[in-house]
Amino acid sequence: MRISDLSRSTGVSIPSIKYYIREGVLAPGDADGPNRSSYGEAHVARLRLIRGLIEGAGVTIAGVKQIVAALDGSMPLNDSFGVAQAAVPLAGRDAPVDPSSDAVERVLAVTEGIGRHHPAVPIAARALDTFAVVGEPLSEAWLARYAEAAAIVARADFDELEQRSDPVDQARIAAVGTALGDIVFQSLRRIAQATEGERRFPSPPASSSSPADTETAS
Amino acid sequence: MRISDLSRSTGVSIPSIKYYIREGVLAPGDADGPNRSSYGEAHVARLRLIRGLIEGAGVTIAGVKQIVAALDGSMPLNDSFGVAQAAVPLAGRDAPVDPSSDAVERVLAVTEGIGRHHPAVPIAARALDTFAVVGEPLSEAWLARYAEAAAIVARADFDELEQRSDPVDQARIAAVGTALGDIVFQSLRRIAQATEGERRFPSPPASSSSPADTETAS
DNA sequence: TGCAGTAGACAGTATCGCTATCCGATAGCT
DNA sequence: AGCTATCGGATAGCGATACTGTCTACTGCA
Repeated sequence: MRISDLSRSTGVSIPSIKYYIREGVLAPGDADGPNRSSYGEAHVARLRLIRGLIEGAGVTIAGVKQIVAALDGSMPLNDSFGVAQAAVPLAGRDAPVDPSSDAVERVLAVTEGIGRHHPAVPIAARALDTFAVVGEPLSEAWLARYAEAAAIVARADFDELEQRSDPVDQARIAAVGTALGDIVFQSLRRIAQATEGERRFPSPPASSSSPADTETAS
Repeated sequence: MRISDLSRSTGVSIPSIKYYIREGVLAPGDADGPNRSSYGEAHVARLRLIRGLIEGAGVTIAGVKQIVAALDGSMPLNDSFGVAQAAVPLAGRDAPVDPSSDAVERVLAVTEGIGRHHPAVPIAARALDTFAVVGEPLSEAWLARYAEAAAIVARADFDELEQRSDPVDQARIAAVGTALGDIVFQSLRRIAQATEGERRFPSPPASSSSPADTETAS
């Protein structure tokens, strides 16, 4: 399979494919000669993964590089999760502002064990601070329910993981699951918000004001 | 308060403040003269909100513009959620690929009511497709638990909302809560993954391999 | 009177994810 | 053997985003 076939069967342009190879997220083709390479199904699959992560989960090329490195060199399970966690853009990871210690306390109040030292703690705390700045500090109950939901999701992630026996499969699930799980959850949250909103504030028989319709905004 | 004071008390550079004013997300100062304006506490608060949304939640300037418009002109509650939902970058919103009908079915299977027509449905479905492409389709149980967690979060959001009586407060909570709730949840999910991972695969007394440590990757 | 500070306009910068073009080589057809 | 489409590889450019820097004209205050 030549590069043009690879391009045709994945919908990714040839320059983009070359770019991915250059960036090291896609393996070069097997060189049949000085300027003749052939690509296989592995390339098709990898390319689909790359596009899925970039388009579907907003992962950067640098993040994809880390994830595929985790897939290629099989690594301990916990580390796979860790790599994906570091690679997936948790918005706000590099804000320069320190969270208030009060907010950190609130996060730690719903957190146990090793999680207390997780780098996401200050990120969550900073988000709580931003809430407070807007003038509406959030209740403990709200945060506790978020933590409960997060625990459900984390258990689902690990249960899914344990259904696979091959450590390579597990690493893949961990890496990709962290990235795509975020967006699945965000989507379901928005859907649930719409459902719950409709339940609590049934809209008149009218037509034009469902949350869905605002998507048209630029 | 002059622009330099505003800059000093928020940590935002003067050119950035001018930029925000230019982009319409921050009100100009009250003009005392042709080149003399004064700024108040409202400007400080708004600026902190802007930085919080941009740095903390990854919202774009265009998204911030929509959110602050929702805050300034008070609008119906459902629409506030809708605006925030449209403004907050749900990664993968504009991927060109259609989801498989099978994936859409799976999402709809855990969705009810008005949510079935929500624009996030195809986004979630596309994420499921990407999972499948990597070779690891996810179980129904996994998705069902995600949906359960999303419902918990959505109910928490609305409960929080209903604690405020002022519709303006409600709009603010809805808009900001959608944006920042995403990142609070993502953070808590990562923390919960670390906790759950430690519970299921206790690491040896060693030191260097907690998921947290991988954050150092570029 | 002098100068720090201001508003406003506009051009420049850095990063990201491509995309376009050029080059020399060559496979495959005639 | 000759021709041409395509190839790999390299390098430069593009468009969007979020600033940042510079310039100008002006003005309040010491």
